[in-house]
Amino acid sequence: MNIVPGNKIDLINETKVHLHRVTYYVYQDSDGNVIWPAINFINFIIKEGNNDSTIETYRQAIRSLFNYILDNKRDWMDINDELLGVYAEWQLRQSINNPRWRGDTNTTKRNINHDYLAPVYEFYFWAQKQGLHPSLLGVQPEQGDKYQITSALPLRDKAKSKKDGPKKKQLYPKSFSNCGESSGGPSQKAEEWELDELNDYIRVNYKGYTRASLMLMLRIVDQTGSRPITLSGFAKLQFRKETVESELMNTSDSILDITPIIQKGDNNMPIKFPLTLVNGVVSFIENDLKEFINTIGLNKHDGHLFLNEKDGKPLSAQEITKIFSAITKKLNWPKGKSLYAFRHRYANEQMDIQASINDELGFTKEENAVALQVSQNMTHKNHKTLLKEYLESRTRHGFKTKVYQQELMLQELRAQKEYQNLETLKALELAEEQRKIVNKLRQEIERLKRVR
DNA sequence: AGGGTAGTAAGGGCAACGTT
DNA sequence: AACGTTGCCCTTACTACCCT
Repeated sequence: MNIVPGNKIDLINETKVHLHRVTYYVYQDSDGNVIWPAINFINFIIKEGNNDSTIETYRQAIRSLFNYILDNKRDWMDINDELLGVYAEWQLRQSINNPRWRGDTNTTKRNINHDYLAPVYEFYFWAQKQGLHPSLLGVQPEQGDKYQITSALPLRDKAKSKKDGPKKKQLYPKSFSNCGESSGGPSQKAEEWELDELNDYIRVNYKGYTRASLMLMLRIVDQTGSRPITLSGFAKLQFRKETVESELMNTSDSILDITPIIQKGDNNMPIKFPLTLVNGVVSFIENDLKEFINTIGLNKHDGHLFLNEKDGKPLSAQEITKIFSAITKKLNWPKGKSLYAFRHRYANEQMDIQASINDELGFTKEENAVALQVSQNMTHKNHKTLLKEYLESRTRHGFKTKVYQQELMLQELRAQKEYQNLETLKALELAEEQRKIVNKLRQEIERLKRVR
């Protein structure tokens, strides 16, 4: 078998078919023979109501497995413990030969465990349950027929509780082991000057609604630590003047809780908006968004805050990250450093601020305690309700501290700076347009003079 | 040619599970 | 109880391919 580096083995065809409003994936070999087990298994995974991402992972694994099987001129029922090990090594070579491979074999091994081997075990377990083969997968018996693939998967379903069930190593014995520690490494964090650089770029290169929305998105991420998916979930109604005012009257602090329509996973936690930022959003809605909706037509607007500049449809999380990735690429920022870097920046800043607040109030400065408080602001899930209540009351005290007030003032100053810059540029652009018109008129007058 | 979309590998977060 | 591992999901960066 020869694998040319960078060349993908493509012996299996996957076709997406829509039938009676249901999506099926049809698998065929290069001669056009239909591979029914693959089709039925993926169909089963879809019907189980798995997440789209999970379905994608399983499809990837099935394509890989049958590519291996067809490449070695085997039948799918041939696979046993030994061949499964060979397959794992084969997939490792495939991944390493891929031009996009980043050079970390241990990481690749872990990913193969997660994204290929586990789904393949599940595939053979499913085949066993379907009765496609009598002794395909199971725990090896003391006597009698041996199973081809050793796995405790059949015991998993029988176990009364997950605790009584088989251990992971018994479920997927052929997984790579000793893959090393997960590659920690500090995450990419943006600095203050990088925030300025990005803002400047947007200010100069974009106009109108797009410019205003991009700058607001950046400001929201920087000041609330929102994820892109959170940005895509903000709606105009959440920032209605009356709602904002009554909310602020009731709570008497300078923070407004906004719960986006969409969040990561089944999160249902509010984002904490500082008052200055809320004002920014309200003015964005009243000036830029209103104007933009007028140009695209009100009937097309479904209430979202951030819209596609072309068709007025709500921006998805992926579109948002794509827009910012394109900009940071032009600014020559390193790989992996884009909009998300401002979420990391927020996390780091909050840790410092919270630690100072705790210090001033005489609370513990221990990293764990501070991290817990911050994780609340970052909408990380956390089931320790008692602790949560306790922390919230502490955070309320925190609003009165010097450090917190200073931070608020800083935010306001930053916001004012942004606003001034934008106004200046708008005035310059207007002047430039006026100058062009005057020039044109002057030329026209000259022309008329010559004609006479 | 360039914009849009789907696919792919890497990598990070969360929560449950496991081990010490 | 503290720390390590695993499964699932999500994000990022890139490629391939389609359409216009």
